[in-house]
Amino acid sequence: MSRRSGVLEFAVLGLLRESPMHGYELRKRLNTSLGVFRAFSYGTLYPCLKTLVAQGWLAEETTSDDPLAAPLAGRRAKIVYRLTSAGKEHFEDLLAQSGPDAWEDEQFGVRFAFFGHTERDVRMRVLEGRRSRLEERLEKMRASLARTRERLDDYTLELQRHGMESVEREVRWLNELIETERAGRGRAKGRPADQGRDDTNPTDTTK
Amino acid sequence: MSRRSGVLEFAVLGLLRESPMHGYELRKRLNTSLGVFRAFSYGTLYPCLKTLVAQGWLAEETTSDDPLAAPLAGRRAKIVYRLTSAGKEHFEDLLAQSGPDAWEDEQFGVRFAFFGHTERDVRMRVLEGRRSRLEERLEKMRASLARTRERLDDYTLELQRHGMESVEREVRWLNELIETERAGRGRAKGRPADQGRDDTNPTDTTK
DNA sequence: TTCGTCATGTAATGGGTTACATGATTAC
DNA sequence: GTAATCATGTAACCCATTACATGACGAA
Repeated sequence: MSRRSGVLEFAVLGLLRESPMHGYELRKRLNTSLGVFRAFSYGTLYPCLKTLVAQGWLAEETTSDDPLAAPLAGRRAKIVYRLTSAGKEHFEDLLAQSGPDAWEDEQFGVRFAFFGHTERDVRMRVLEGRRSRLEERLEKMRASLARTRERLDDYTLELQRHGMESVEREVRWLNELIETERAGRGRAKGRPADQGRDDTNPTDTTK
Repeated sequence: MSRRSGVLEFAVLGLLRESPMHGYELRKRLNTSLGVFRAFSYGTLYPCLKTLVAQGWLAEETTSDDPLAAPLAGRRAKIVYRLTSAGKEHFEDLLAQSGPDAWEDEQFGVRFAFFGHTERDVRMRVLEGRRSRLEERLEKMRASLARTRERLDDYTLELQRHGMESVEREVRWLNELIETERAGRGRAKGRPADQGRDDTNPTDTTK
């Protein structure tokens, strides 16, 4: 009932926004389409889909609903999940959030992956929030390094250095992105700012 | 009984190797001393310490054991944990492992942090294993990118690109480290290559 | 016909956090 | 004396994985 998995829920909703899919395919897309994204196991994915259906955000469609498919009774159906209009609405709500959660490591990646469907000002807030989050982290690392430097051996030091450099690198990346956004060259799916909520889905579902 | 948390256990053992500590202090060191290391909550740490004691790898010492401290009965004691000789032995065993687990994201960081106590050939295997793990990952990313490139919007593409670049960067880092090790300039705690397993420990344990 | 991959699910378990409860010690 | 921080612990819960069980479908 309270299976509220955050990232997974968000990612599923977002992927199904593009076109209906069944669970198995969904899982593959979680690895690939979405940046460097973790692979959830089926033990996580399927129960999650069930609760999303229960919430009214997804609708199941078994292949037997398809008039072209052989009407075999008792045959285990392949279940295609489709985003309902309530689900679409819910996804837009999630998409509009730009608060602290959205700058955490896990959330941020998924959020970014769906920037193509996100309003420009929200994108900016998420990007800037993420950056300040990383800068805080950097501050803490620097402070703790200053305190403990002489007590640490070379390997620990090297690890620390490399870690900080990674974070610094991400900050620079964010700076560039923010710059691009500010210059108005945000790249949202071909068309610049307009994102019509088309209910006619373009991809072939029945195949 | 089966509270076998892997990383945490390893990190605790390693930190206590240097000097005895109590839980609270231990937790702080997990954030700082060990590279960019995650902070475990007390709800994880304290139970873990208990099981390590039960295993015979740690020994508890309450401050009331200290003859200088006031002998107040019933007073909640500050518990200092000390690595037993069995614990030290167990840690050496863990340290000697260089199998697949050691090249996973989580494990690798801690392993590296304790390279100062690790044999050179083990260091090499861990470093090389990690590198090949990352190269596999890179291969997969490249393949999936090649398959799906045209279907992805600019943001997703950018995320993917940045992710791959991060991994590539870590590979280059590993290359340098491996080079250094191969050149014999492994930097284990001051002295270059020699690391006799001295049982006379140099850090003051009794303090 | 057998093997690999597609496809869906569940029960047990694991590893961790949160929130809570308690109390000592230090700085102001 | 009171607030912050040091210090230790527990119970309830959460999120996800593992191992298992089932079965369809296509290719060799």
